[in-house]
Amino acid sequence: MSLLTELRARFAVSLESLGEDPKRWIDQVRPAQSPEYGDYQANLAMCLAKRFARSPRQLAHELLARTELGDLCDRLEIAGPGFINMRIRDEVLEARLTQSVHDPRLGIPLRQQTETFVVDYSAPNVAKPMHVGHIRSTVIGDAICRMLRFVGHRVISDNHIGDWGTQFGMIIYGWRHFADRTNFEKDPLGELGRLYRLVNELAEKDPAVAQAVQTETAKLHAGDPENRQLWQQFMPICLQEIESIYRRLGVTFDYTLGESFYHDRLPALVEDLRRRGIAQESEGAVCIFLEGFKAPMIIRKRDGAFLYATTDLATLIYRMETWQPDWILYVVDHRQSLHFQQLFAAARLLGYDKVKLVHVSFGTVLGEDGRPFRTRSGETVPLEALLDEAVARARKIVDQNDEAKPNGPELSEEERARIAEVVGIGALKYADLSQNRTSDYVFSFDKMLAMNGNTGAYMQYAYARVRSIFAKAGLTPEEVRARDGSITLKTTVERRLGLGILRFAEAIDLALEDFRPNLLTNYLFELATLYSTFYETCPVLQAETPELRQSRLLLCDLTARTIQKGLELLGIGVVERM
RNA sequence: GCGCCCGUAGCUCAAAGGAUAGAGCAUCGGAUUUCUAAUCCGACGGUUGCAGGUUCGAAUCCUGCCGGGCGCACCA
Repeated sequence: MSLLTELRARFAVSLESLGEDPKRWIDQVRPAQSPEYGDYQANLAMCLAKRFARSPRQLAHELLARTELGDLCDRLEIAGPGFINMRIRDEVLEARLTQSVHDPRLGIPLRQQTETFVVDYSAPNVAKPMHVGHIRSTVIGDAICRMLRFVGHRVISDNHIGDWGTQFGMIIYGWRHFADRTNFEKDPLGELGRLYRLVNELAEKDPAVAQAVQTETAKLHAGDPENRQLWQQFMPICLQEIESIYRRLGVTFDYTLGESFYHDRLPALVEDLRRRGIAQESEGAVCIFLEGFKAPMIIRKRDGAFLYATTDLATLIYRMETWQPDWILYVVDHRQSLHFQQLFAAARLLGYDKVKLVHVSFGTVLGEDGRPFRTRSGETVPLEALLDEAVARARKIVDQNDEAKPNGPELSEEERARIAEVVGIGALKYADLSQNRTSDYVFSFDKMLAMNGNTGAYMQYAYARVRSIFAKAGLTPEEVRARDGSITLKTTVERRLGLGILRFAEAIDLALEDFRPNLLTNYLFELATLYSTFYETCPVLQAETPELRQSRLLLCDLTARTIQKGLELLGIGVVERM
């Protein structure tokens, strides 16, 4: 149990004995606002004073008298209006840290109640190049899945790709009129991308082309053999493209059930909803009228075609029937919030009232000009090029750094390339994850790829420094862990680092509470900063005594493992040297 | 017109109704014979858009206003 959970459990007992519901108040026990107040604080007295007709300070005294804390804390103070400030005993910190040394989970408990989560993220439209706009959903969704799994939940990640839309009409039209077969033989993906961009541009200028594209799309949907055959031919190429990007990003999915997977189910779904009286015909379209919404949710157009909403409804039903999830998370752009409100309302109308449906929304990716990246202008930076640029910039820094080493360069070409890949991709992901997801994201190469400050590289560097100490000592972490010896928190700096390590669990809990990976990055940055300070002020290999040297080695090892695991939960790797 | 989101240091952003609103970048000053200087230490920088309200306590909740973004019947 984490320190915070433990403290809360203690206060919960006293709250209950006072006849209060602990659940309602217990989050008032929390980490201290500032180290000068102690390690943790309880703000309960101020909240409850009125209910007990006491002064907050008086109630704080009563709470303290009722709460068993002596074994955990050695300093308990009532401060200001009635804050209870708590300082954890050094022995407790030391014992827990020493215990974590041999725990692969670093003291992070598995959830007692595990639930099933379906997580819907990434969802690119295939057949057009992935661009920077796809990165947020992919990276945030992946991080959420990793965190949920780590604490023990059952997670089903499902990439609901757009593989049945107008973009195929464009490619089919392009194939018929402008295909370069020779180029297609050599570079199928490049040729399809070229056709997409070409037709997209033409369709914007020429309504006749736009109409023709619609016709091709409709033919595909209606089962036209030739268009179906082309679709069959193009799909593997499209999938290959997104696969290669996912591989590079280290992102995986349990399922990739795109729009085409649900296509056959849509007519029956609409009929069923009509029979049940959930959907009605209006102005030729089939609609679900939802209370509290001005516009209905249209599930079949006047011309008989189905829509995004129809597919999403079919998808939701399939997921409910197949996996019986407790949660479905949709990691999607905030611009679609109205759509999801309607979808969720419709789901409740269908009787799915227990499942928790959450639109994990995020801000738009903006260009330097403050305008959203366009998906149809053809002017956007392809994601692949973006990754290359990130890695190339990282490579420059790796080269620079290695060549400046006092005893000359240490890294081989292969190592440099591998480090640049991990650092470059990590920087890109970190820049995204470290922002509150609800904010708009102003994309900037310089900002994303900066290697200073609150960046992925800063944490990777802290990790590499730990590993360097071990390399210098000629020791593996396993050897150090296997030795006798425990962790002693001799100085304030060590104590802060130790406490920081033990707070990992809190950070994960917090990040999962509202599906906000940036709360985990905040924690990791703090931890890496604590380590840097430790690194400056506490000699490890030259420590005064062998016991202290061992203790500090263990502390270094725990820090490195915490950073490594934390970054891993964000989908970011580490390197031994950089 | 209606709805949702946002407005915090020069810039990019944090902050769980709690104490003196924090980081990074930038700027300025300092630290390297000692485990990686991709580092550390320090300084400067704020009427949290404005005005009310609720509360022991508001960047956070409520109301109004100002400014910005997004979305609102047959795109996804």
